[in-house]
Amino acid sequence: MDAKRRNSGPPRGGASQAKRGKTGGDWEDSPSIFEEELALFEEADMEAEEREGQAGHDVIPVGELFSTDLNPRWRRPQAAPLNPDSDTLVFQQIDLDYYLGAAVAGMPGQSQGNVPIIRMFGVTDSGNSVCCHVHGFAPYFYIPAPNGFTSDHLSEFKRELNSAVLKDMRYNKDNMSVTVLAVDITHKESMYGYHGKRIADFLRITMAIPRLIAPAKRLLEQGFKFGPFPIQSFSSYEANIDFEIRFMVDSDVVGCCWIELPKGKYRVREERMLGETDAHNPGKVSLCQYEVDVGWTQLISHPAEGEYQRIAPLRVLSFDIECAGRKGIFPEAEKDPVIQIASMVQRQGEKEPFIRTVFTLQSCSSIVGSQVLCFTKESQLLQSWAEFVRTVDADIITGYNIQNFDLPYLLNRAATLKVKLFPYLGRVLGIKSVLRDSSFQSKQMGRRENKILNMEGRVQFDLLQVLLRDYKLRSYTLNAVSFHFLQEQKEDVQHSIITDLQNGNEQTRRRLAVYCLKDAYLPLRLLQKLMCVINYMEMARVTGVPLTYLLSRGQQIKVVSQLLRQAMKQGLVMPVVKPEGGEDYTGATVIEPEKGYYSVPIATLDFSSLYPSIMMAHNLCYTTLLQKGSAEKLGLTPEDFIKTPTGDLFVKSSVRKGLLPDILEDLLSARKKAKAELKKETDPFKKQVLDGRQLALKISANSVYGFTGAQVGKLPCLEISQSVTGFGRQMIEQTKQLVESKYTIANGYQADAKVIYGDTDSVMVKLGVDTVSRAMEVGREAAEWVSSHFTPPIKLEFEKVYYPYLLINKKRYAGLYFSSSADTHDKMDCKGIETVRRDNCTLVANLINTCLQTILIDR
DNA sequence: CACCGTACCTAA
DNA sequence: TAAGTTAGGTACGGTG
Ligand SMILES: Nc1ccn([C@H]2C[C@H](O)[C@@H](COP(=O)(O)OP(=O)(O)OP(=O)(O)O)O2)c(=O)n1
Repeated sequence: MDAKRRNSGPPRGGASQAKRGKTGGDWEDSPSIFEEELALFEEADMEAEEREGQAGHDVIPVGELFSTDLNPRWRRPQAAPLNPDSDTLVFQQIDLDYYLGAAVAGMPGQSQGNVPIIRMFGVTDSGNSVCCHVHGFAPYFYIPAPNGFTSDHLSEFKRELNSAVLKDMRYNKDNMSVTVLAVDITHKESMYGYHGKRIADFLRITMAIPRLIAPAKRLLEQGFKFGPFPIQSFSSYEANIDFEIRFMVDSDVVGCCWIELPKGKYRVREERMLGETDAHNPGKVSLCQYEVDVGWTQLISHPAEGEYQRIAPLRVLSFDIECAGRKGIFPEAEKDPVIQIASMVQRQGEKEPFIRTVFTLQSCSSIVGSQVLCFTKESQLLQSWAEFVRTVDADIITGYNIQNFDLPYLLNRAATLKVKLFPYLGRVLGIKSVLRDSSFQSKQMGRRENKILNMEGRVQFDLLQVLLRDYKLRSYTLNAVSFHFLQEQKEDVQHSIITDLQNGNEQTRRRLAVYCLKDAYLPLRLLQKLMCVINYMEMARVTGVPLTYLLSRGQQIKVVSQLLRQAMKQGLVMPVVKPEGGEDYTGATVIEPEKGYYSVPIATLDFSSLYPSIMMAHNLCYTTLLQKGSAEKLGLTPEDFIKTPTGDLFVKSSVRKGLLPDILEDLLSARKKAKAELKKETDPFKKQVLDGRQLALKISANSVYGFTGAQVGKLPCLEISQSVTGFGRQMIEQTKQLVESKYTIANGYQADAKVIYGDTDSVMVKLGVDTVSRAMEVGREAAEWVSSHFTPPIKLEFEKVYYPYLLINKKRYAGLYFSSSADTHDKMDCKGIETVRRDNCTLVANLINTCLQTILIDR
């Protein structure tokens, strides 16, 4: 199944080809290493079998007789009876969405018409699946109350707005009569700008459904008249927040956190027969083992600390399909059959998959360590696999390029063959999985087109998407990636012979099945090795967004989620601003390099987390910004605020502490923890992964700064971003001066120190010392001394010594990197040079690399 | 040949 | 909230 790889490839510029095995001709079956590995699973299974039932390592000619009981391991563990009066239900939530439905009797909120209901999916400690309907939470937004507005005006305002919204609806297909549920007077303050903590009246407008927020906002903006007030235009606040995020912020739920439903506070849904249904007293609508209803204020969300950092035994399903394409033509779902689907299921945290199975079209010889299910009709294969997915009830679905190839292919193929029961892959009964196109564009990641397939309650965790987001690689083929991370290759089968193998005999199809199994196994291995689930969950918890957002959205949503949480604590609300482009602002300084080859140690000093620490040290935030004239108006004395290098004014933390500094503290402390773990870790590969986690948290912290400078973003504030870079420019210049003025012959040092290069937050200093260890000593001392000139938490750190050092140009240099020891270099560090760029062929990279080695190591 | 604008990718 | 930021190198094509 090479089809998908060709489809995906690197976004552009991928130079090297994936390595193919030697020859593709030998169809002889000498057992591969992977087969032996599979066989080992079989042995390990023997013991488990008494507990979990037969693993079922056999060939079953299924024919017409498919049943989800074919393998007792498929089902989740039996769920203990749940008594809501005496049992507390605790689960880890992994996905969250909302739907419109009839209110459930006894639950809070509107009872008439369709109401929004939040749906949380999760897993308990014992591995049972949960679907939790959360009731009574309605969407809302704010506007500033007009002058002279009192509670006497509320009902009139509400009535007028309601009728305006109704009139605005082109077709009111739900026949709604109440669109505005409530209007309340609240005491809030805009987070944009400091205005002397003047709490003002804001109207909180609660709408019946999320979709109505946008029209209500628009109508109020366009000019709205009610009661005795003149027609006026209202600016709105928090009217552009995803409903899921709104709920999570208000109920203090973060992504992947543990949820507790106290006894007596929730209801359990039972299976209902069709016809027994009662709209206000519904039965189960999901495949989850526990399905419950709860009021939104009743659920307890546990912060991810201590025991609540754990991860539930999630079921991770990895799969891969093979299709019989025609020679040289990319498989088309309308024409080319699906001939095999391999699936592996593993519990998060365990080392091996406990389900290993392959569905084949036509007979297939047995494979030790896995179950082979043979079908004679393709439509049956497809339908059975869908049933398999529903039975296994996976929480996380992975594979390689499943999002843009396997899943769409299966869905289209099933549609072609009219397999009616196939496209129900989610956890909610009766919701059909359909394909959608979407495109995602950002400067960070370029333009990315994707297909989207809805699967309520299951998280699609396509490993290719993860790698594209998190790793810059030369090639993203599964083979290249496996080799890179696992030093392992795919089973050697050329895609051109797949059809021939299928048309051969049960031995050749067996060979194909082994290949297919491996392609399902590799993503699972990679997921584990790269600790994707752990890292993504941590990110979801730290930034507060659902797991799925991390693969489908950008950095902004993370900042918004954190901003709203901090703002809510202080009674601040976030304005809606219309995006408008403008001039770019000035960024960082790159010190003009003194190009050349240095055969003396060069010390590198580097501000740690420069921009975040600037924002913390100077209390830069939306809430501390003094807009033009504010300082005078509020009667602030010069001691109350600072003037940044760009001339912008911000109040000091003694007047009010900003939200952004608080957010940054959280992010940096998470990063610090990750760095501490990194330090403790000895396994080099795990070190790399932890470094990746640490880096992701760094980018999240830097994105807080980036967010304020995002002019097409949701709350740009160039005063903040340009002040940050302004401080940065000042600091690198000052650092250079300080170092060069102190370390001089006149001051008793061996030589005059010279800053030969520096970029944004670092200076490379030629100290005039001969040894690495001496450079480290002086470097450390200099860093400490320079730090004392700045406000904490700003800190200059001694980071490394380069010896020797080759400085080619701005942003292009190489050197031997000394940090952990003065005697041996840790690595050869190359920045910006062809060796690290992916728009060169490997020959160039290798050539330059050899040159650099000759120069720097062999001298 | 100088100069400018664009594509691509990287450093920070 | 569709989409973090700017600086800057190299290659290359077009223009005058
Ligand atoms: N993706 C990035 C990387 C950096 N920067 C900005 C903000 C950083 O504070 C500054 C310096 O970048 P570094 O790569 O040196 O990283 P930090 O200083 O943030 O972290 P550390 O040096 O502790 O690793 O550049 C940024 O805006 N976005």
